[in-house]
Amino acid sequence: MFDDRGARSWLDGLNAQQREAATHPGDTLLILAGAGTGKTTTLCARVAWLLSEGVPAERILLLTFTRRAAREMVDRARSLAERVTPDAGRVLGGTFHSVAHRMVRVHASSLGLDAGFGVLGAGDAVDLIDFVREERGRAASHRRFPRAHTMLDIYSRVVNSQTLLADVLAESFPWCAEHRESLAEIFRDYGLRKRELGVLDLDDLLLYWRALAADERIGARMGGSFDQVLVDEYQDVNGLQVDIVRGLRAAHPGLTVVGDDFQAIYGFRAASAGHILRFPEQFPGASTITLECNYRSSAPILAVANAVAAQDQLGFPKVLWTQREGGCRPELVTPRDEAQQASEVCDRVVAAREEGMDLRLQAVLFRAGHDSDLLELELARRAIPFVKYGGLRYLDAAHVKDFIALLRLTDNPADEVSWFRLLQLCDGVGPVRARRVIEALRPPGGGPPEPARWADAAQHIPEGSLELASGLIEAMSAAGSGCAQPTGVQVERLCAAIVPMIRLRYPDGAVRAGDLDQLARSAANAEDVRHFVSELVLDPPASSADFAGPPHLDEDYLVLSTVHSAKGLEWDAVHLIGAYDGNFPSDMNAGSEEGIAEERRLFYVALTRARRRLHVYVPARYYHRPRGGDDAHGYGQASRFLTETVQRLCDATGPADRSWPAPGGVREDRLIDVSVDALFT
DNA sequence: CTATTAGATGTTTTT
DNA sequence: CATCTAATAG
Repeated sequence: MFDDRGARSWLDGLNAQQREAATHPGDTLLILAGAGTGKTTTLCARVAWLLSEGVPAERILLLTFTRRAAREMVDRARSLAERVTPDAGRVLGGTFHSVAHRMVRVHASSLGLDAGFGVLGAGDAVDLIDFVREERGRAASHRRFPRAHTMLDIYSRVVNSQTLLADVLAESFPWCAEHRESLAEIFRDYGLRKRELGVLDLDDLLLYWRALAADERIGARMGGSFDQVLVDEYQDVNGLQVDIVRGLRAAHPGLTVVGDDFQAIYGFRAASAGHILRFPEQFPGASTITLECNYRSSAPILAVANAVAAQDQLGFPKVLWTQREGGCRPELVTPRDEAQQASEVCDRVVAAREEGMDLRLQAVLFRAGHDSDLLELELARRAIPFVKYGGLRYLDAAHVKDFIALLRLTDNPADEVSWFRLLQLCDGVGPVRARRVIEALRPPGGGPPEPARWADAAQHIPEGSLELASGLIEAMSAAGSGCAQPTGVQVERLCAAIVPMIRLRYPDGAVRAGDLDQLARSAANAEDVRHFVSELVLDPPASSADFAGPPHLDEDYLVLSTVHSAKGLEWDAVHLIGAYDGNFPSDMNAGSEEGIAEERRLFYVALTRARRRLHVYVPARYYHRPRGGDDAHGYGQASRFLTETVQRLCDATGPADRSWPAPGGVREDRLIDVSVDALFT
């Protein structure tokens, strides 16, 4: 069928272990792949091998956990597989959530769902749950009542871990335990509301897919439609996802999972490394292959990573090694405070670039999104371009939510939550008037709002904003079901209708309007409006830069990222900032042994992203309120993961003692008064 | 009723 | 910084 050269070329460059894993003939395979050991390469090679063994492309399913990983893996697998078969594009793959979406759509009727159910993104779910709470009356708004975001976190935790609310509260949210009753009611209402609206949230997607997989008839058929299922990042699956995999494989062999228990960092989403550790028991007959040869990092960097990993006794024993010689030892920098930390990072980044290391080959990593606040200011000041991942999420921006509310309404006019949000865009309309309008939109006997009644309802809208509001409704009705226009045109029209309101509402309205234009343009090849929203929610742009137009996409930029978002990626130089105890490990997780262990794994993930240079920063003094007027600060201890053993493997750099300190590097605790007001009395 | 302001407050990580 | 509250002005 193919000549021998082409046929096995995907095995080129694999080492013995990788090759064994790629071509393992057994049905059930666990590949334990340490950081940087060529995990993705191996998995892709296995796909190619399976195809060459005659498995049809459309009978292979690739599952991952994050979008970034999914994209990379599916792309690589397909391009590699193209050497084997022209059908490679038919290999099915994506995140658990996106595949769940497809599966649930196919079987919607068996689940009592409308085939065109909508999908609620994280932000939408927060809005809905908040809406439900408001509806229950403000009585629940005692002080200390959890915020909408927190409520959703709790809910999600309950669903994903399949644990009783009371236990989840006691274990993970003790400060909310007193509100168990109210929360339970709100959560029940929330579920009811979702049914009424015909929407599923992200957790539901998994829940429904699991139900399908567990069903005797449907599950068997679904499992039977795949000869091979491959799961990446298996250390990050939770109980629901394990159930799905088991359901799919109940009657059909053909399962490969890849992962590294040392890199399990999604405990907060009810994931547990226990699943990968117990894989051999759960799937009897499974073979295990371990990859330990690291191709990414220099030996001194690996030594530090191994030393951190050795602090944890649990897990599969694994020590990374490399054949590469030389390389510099990691650097441990102890700046005076966070301001100096920022300038130290900039200094090193710039110096490395002058030595020829592009900015894109360097990254700054941190525990939490706001850890980079000061650094971002400093980078901007020095005109060093950067892109931040894991920071502000696109779908959280108010104007994007507004637009999505409009899109949802064109598809489903009964969606009260969207009405509520959209109406308040009008000048002079707050929560009260918005509710009145919604009531006026209902048919006499009660029921969901109907846009056809707008003429009546409009009297509740103040004169000044009536015109724009009516334009919006018009555009909405025109685009509604049965509209012959292509989706792209519909969405652009809706966008044009909402843009003037956005401009009026927000001080930086022009920027936001531009944002929406970009967004609307990306609807050009969407199937329909509903589809467009679902896709957007399941696969939103990672950073606003993805949309803000690639003005600097070709240019060189530094990457700023949370450690979570950095998983699976690598850079020549890595700067890990804020490595002081309380921040990393985070105080919030420092309470339990397992919490600390997870933070340690996260720390390990951060270290193992580096190829050639690794810099770890421990500011001696940090401010509790980064920009607060007060001087609340603490004196930081180095992260407990930087044990003496670890520190001995690093080169230490104290606070720089330059004759000319960096601008802003010197800061007194009091402000020097330069006011001239006294002159004008 | 809504808009505006001032002041307090917030426990991270992602699909 | 962003979001929420309370108090006040329009």
